[in-house]
Amino acid sequence: MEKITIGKLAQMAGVGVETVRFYQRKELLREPEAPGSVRTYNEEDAQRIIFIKKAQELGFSLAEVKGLLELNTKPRVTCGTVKKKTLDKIAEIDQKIADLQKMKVSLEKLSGACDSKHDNYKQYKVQECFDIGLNCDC
Amino acid sequence: MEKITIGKLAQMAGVGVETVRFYQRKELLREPEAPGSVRTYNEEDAQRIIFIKKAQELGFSLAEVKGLLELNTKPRVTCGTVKKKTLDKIAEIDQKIADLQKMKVSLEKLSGACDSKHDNYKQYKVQECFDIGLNCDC
DNA sequence: CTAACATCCGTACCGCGGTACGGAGTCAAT
DNA sequence: ATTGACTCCGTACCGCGGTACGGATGTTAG
Repeated sequence: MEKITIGKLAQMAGVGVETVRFYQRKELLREPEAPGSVRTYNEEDAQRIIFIKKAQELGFSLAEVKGLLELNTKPRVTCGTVKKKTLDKIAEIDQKIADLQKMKVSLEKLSGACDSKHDNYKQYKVQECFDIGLNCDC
Repeated sequence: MEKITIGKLAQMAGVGVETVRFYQRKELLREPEAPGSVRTYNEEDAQRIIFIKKAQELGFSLAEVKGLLELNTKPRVTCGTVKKKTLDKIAEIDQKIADLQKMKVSLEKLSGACDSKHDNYKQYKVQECFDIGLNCDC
């Protein structure tokens, strides 16, 4: 079990050393205490960074990621509050999944249009998947 | 059928006028020609902006959104090429959906832990949903 | 012990995605 | 024909999420 320094940690998580330090400044990641010395990390720190990167790719800002990570770790917050916030986040995620599925259906239509012999795929509008009644106020 | 000016367009799409102009500079949105006068837009333009905003929320950069919108609209690109790129994008979307589902499962576990009488929900790590064999190289 | 290399820490800078501003032109209503 | 609201266009600036730099200190291999 070798010591995990910041360089090793960054490598494990697939980010740069400067990014690790940046996340610490933003309080997204703990700073292991090691006064006047080199700090050592653990696998959970790496896992946390990986979570941050994944969540970012899914459209969450760092502030939102922080909220996700702190859902149940802030002191003096009741179980009920945690549960409510968690259910809200789940609803957000469901919305993202639904939107991604709409995009997917749209792209599948385009893919299908490519198969047809009519060469009409140039007319297809990928964007139309979010066609939400624009007529309502114009 | 009233004329849609840039202000009306922005309102329809839920963005600011400056954002519309910014998207035009980035060639994400056409600039309707109207030499020495005020330009008029249509509902497809609004739809396009809405697509851009949605795709952004789903973790796509403006460059990626541009790629999505241009999948089948560039001249001199064969049907086969379009199809291949489209299938690649569908795979990307599937990956995002899978990751979101992992996050969702993790949050559902946290929600469940809140229900138990043991008050052990404080120990739960939301981040563990992406626990991908870190042991492999350390 | 010392050379080589990593960490620590502060500060400066960068690209992305807008946002603000200001002066000139356009347009519709009075 | 003037007023007021909107558009056009260029340029400057902003917050976010890093990235780069550089000098001091710590660590380790020979």
